[in-house]
Amino acid sequence: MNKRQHLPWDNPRFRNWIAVVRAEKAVVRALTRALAPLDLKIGQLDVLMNLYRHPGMSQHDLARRLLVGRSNITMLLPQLEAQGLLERESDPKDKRIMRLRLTEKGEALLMRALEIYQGLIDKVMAQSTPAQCDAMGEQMRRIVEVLKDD
Amino acid sequence: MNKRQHLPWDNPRFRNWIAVVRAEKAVVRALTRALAPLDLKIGQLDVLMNLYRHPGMSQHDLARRLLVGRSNITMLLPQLEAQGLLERESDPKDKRIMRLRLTEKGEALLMRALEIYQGLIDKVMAQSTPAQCDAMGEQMRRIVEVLKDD
DNA sequence: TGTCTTTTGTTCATGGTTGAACTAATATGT
DNA sequence: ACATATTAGTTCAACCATGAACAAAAGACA
Repeated sequence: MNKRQHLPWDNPRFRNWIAVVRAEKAVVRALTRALAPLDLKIGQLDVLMNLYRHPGMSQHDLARRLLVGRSNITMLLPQLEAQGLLERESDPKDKRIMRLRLTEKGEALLMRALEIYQGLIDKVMAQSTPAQCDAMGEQMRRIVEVLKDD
Repeated sequence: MNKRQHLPWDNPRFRNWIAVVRAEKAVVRALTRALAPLDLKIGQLDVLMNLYRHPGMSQHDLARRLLVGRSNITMLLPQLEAQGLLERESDPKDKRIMRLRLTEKGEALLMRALEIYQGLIDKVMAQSTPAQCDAMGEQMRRIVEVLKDD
C-alpha cells in the first residue's frame, strides 16, 4: 500500500485537470486586465452577457446561471444600475420578482467588452484546430452534466 | 457592419471556452464541499501540493506558481503553520527568503485530500477517453504558454 | 378562508484576495 | 566602497463573495 506509487501527479486525468485550472486562471487574469480600461469587472460582464441573451431574467435565475449566490447579485446590480447599464422593474404578476434588462448604454458597453473577450479567446485558442476545440467543449459540457445534481 | 452577425455566441471558440469556465467553476464548487470535512480550503490544498513537489520553496516562488499575490501567501501560511502542517525557516544564504516544507502531519493531510481530489477528477473525467483527456491537457498547456508573458 | 410552506430578494457579519506602501536584505554599477 | 536598484516578505485598507437570518409575496392544501 505504498501511496507513492499512485500519486495523483502520475495520473494523466489529474495532471490534465490541473492544466485546465491553470489555463482558466491565466485567462481570467488576462481578461481582468483587458477589461480594466472599460471599468468593467468579469462578474459584471457575466451579468451583462446573460441579460443580453435572456432579457427580463429574474435575479434568482441570474444567480443560478452564474453559479453565484443570490446576495452576490444583490450587491452587484446597484453599481450597474447606477451606471445606467441596466434597468430593474418589478414583475406585475409576481411582486417578488425583479425583471432585469439592459439599457442601450449597457448593450453598447457589452459589445465593446465582447470584442475584447473574443479577441483574447481567439488568441488563446489559435493553436488548436476547430475539431480539437469542439472536442474540448464537449468534454467540458459533460463535466458540468455529471456535477449538475451537486 | 451589423454586429449581430458576429456575436461571440456564434463563435465555436467562444462557446467552448465558456464551457471551460463553467466546468471549472462546477468542479471548484464540488471540491470545496468535498474538502470541507478535512477543514481544508482549496487555496490551502494548492499550497500543500506545491510544497510536497518542491520542498524548500520560497514564498515568492510559491505565489508565482499559484498565480496569486505574495501577500496572499503571507496571509495563508500562518494558519497552516499554526495547524502544524508546514514549517518555515529562514535561508542561511539569503536571509530574505523563507524556505517552506511540509511536516509529517501536513503530508498525511495532503494524502487524504489528494484521494478526495483524485476521486472527484476521476468521476468527472470518466466520460472521456484517455486520448481526449490528453488532447485537452495539451491544449490547456498551450494556452498557459501563450499567456505566459502576460 | 386560514395556516403553513416555498420562493424572491435584501441585510449583515465573516473571511478571502488584492495591490500599494513599507522594511530589510542583497545585487549592481561606478 | 558606496550609492542605487532590485528582491522577499509584511502590513494594511479596500474590495468581493458567501451564507445565514430575515421580510415580503405567492403557493399549497386542509
